[in-house]
Amino acid sequence: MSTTHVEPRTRGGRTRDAIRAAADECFRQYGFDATGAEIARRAGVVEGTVFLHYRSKLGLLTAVTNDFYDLLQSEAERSLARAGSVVERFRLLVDGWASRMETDWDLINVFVQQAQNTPDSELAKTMHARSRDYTRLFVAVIEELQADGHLPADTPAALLRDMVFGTLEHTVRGHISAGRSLDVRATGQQIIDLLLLEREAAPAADRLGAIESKLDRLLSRAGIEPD
Amino acid sequence: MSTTHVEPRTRGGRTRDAIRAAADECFRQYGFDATGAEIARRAGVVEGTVFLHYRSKLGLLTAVTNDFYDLLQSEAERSLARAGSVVERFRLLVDGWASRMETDWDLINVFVQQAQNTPDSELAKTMHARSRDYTRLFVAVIEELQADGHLPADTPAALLRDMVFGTLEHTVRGHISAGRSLDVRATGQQIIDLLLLEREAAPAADRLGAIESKLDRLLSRAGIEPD
Amino acid sequence: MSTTHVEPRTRGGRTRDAIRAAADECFRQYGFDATGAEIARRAGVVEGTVFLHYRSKLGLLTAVTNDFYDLLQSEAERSLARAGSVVERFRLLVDGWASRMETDWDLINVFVQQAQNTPDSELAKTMHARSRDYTRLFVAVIEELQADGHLPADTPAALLRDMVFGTLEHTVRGHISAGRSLDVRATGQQIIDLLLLEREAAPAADRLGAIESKLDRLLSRAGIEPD
Amino acid sequence: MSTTHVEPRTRGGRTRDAIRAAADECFRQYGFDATGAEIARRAGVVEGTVFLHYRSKLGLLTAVTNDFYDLLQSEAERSLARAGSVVERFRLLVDGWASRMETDWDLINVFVQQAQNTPDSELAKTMHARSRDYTRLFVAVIEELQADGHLPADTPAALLRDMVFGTLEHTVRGHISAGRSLDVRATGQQIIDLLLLEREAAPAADRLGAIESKLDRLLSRAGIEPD
DNA sequence: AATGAATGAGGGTTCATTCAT
DNA sequence: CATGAATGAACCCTCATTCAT
Repeated sequence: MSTTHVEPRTRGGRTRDAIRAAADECFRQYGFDATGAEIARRAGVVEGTVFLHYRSKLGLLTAVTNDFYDLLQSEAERSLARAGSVVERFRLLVDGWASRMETDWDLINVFVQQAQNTPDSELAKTMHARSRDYTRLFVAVIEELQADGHLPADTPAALLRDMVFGTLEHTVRGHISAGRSLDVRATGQQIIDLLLLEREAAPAADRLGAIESKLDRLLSRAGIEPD
Repeated sequence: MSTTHVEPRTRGGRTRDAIRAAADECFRQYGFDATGAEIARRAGVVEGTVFLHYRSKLGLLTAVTNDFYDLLQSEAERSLARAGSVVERFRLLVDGWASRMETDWDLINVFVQQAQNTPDSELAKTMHARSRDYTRLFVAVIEELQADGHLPADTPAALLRDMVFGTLEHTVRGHISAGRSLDVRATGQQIIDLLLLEREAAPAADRLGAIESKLDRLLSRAGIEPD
Repeated sequence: MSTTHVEPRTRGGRTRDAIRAAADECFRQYGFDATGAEIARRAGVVEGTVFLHYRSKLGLLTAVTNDFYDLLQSEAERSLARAGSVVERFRLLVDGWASRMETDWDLINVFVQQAQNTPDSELAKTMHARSRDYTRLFVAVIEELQADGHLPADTPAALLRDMVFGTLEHTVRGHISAGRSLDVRATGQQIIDLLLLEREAAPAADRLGAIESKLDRLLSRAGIEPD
Repeated sequence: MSTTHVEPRTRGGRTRDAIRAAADECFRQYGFDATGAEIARRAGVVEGTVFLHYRSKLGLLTAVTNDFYDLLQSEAERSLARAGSVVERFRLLVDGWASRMETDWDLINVFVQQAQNTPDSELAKTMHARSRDYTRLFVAVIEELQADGHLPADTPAALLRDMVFGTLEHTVRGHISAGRSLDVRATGQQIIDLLLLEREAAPAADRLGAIESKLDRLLSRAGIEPD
């Protein structure tokens, strides 16, 4: 559970926490529908109490979604703060998201779906804003990478960002619907490998290495110091 | 509207067509929660008649989904049949899907979501099977492209396929949720451009540079003017 | 299957037979409800055809019920025609009914229940009339038995009849609802044994015999010729 | 109305009572097909409220059935507690059931029928269990009567019990379907009279007749006018 | 005589939300 | 702040029956 927005002092605060925690659990397990009384039950309150604290079921999901993004954002910022090359920061960022997908895929699906179904809702607005804040971190790093020649500069950064998120999502969905399991984090790194311009060098490396060593021997034979 | 399975002769066939067409419309507009009454109204029949021809609402969606895939598949196969280079065939394939996304995004979302929510349903099975058949066309072309050196051979073809589909989906979703419009087909081609190896030429510069300098020294030792 | 009213000549007659036969089967298996299209299917016709020949589902059940009583009545009359003492005829009659219960319990329940639920229906009238005709055979024999001293003359014959039918029914229902099997015919004979006065006479007989012999002695002592 | 399980304190308890009372009424009038709307109307609540308190219509009938058996059982036990001979207790027991048949025949039919139609339902189990508890009281008394020589000891007590219940049921059903009224309680006592061995004294009319005539002769010989 | 199709009137049930206490 | 109860609008679906051909 990724609840972050803890408000411990007041009685109401504690109840709200419990409700959000319960809702988080239920949404993951049963989706947005077919949840009803179960949330209240797990929170140890009565159904009416839920609506005392959250205007509607959708409002409750919005709160849960905010909790999720709180955690996600703080994790990402912490990753970026850690010293490291641009490439390393990119890798950490993607790995953070891949980890969240592994843990929170079910929840993510719930609010993404629900936001799609109610495009004018508070939820949709919230999700859009939080998502933008989050992906901005990616875009910034991507732009750095483009400047450094690690990523193609002539492609919109937004597209590169979409490649990361989109490919991960699609791959996960495919594996789940086929009933297969998947190492999401590894896939994330694979995608990066594929995108980074360096990678294309790699395959030729052995060949070039072999050639170079032969030349070295040729040079030394000729009495010339290699390098 | 993408209804394909037209059965015009019999009265029942015509009614079924009308119902499927109406359902297609409604599902796009209201999602799966589209009321049975509305579907019937648009089809010009009574609500009971809908269930006379389709066992359940989910069954009706399954039929509509099949219609969609019928059209999609036939379009794709026609594209492939048209003579052209592998790369051209790849571009046509992706363009076909991008076009469908432009037209049928709402419908696609409905059956994808519903299949996720009922993983053991006939719909989920149908969708899975049809989807596999369709994406197989992509995988086959991708493998050709890998063999020809247009796409990296050391990356699983499935991952490359996921990059195409996933990136497109994510891009579209992002634009829609932001209320912006998007040229999906152009995006599709952009993705291809990004993936094709031709553009990657530059990279192994360092290594080749080293080799070149060694050769230069070798040449100069041989009394030959380098360059 | 106990269909009796066979009308073989015409095409319609044959269809009607098939429908009645199918209905008989279905009513036994599924009860009056939850039958719908199955009857038509088994009769090899279309649902509409059923209503071409029988005004309503209830009318169809009425026809099936009449078939049942046709057979029942003719069997009973044949039993009575067979020479034999009153007691033997009574036993045969009861045994006939017990046999029918063994074979047709499910069907009997259907039309009895349905007649109860629609007391003014054609079915209820039919069932009442046919049942009266049938049980009259029993009443007649019972009255004979009463006249002959085999059954108590001061009890209404109708009550004795009800004891036979009611006890059998209740016993069968009890065994079925408890999931136990039962030899209905044996139970029928047991009931008769219980009712027939002969069995009760025995105990008192000795006592009376003793008294009479004492009086005889008294009379003879008094010089009076006994009898 | 035979509702017994009154729970008056809480608001919910009162509502549940009202619903059960309304259901009881409706089931009697219209059978199990009584519409949920009507039940709610009579209970003074909205249709949804019914399902808030009882999971399903069948569950509601089960509750009503339990009410019925509660009353029935307590009445019977109270009867047995009243001092009296075995025969008197037997008569009271049968009279109690006969009274219930007079009052609750319609209701009894509803749950018996419904239990037959859904043999695996909670209702069927409930009814079976409660019925067994109730009839056990009869069997116990019957066995006492057998031990005391009031009932034939060589007949299974269960069969004697079935004779009481079955005959009553069949007699009532017959009278109702014929549109005639019936004094059920009197019939109950008549059945007892028929079964009790004492009554069997009468029949030996011939024998007693013979004795009487002999006594007459004896008397006349003694110079006394017979009668 | 028979078919295939359509009808239409409910029927039971769910569930987010509100209200009185 | 919390409860327990009640709401009411809808929704999916069934099935005996009728109609046009």
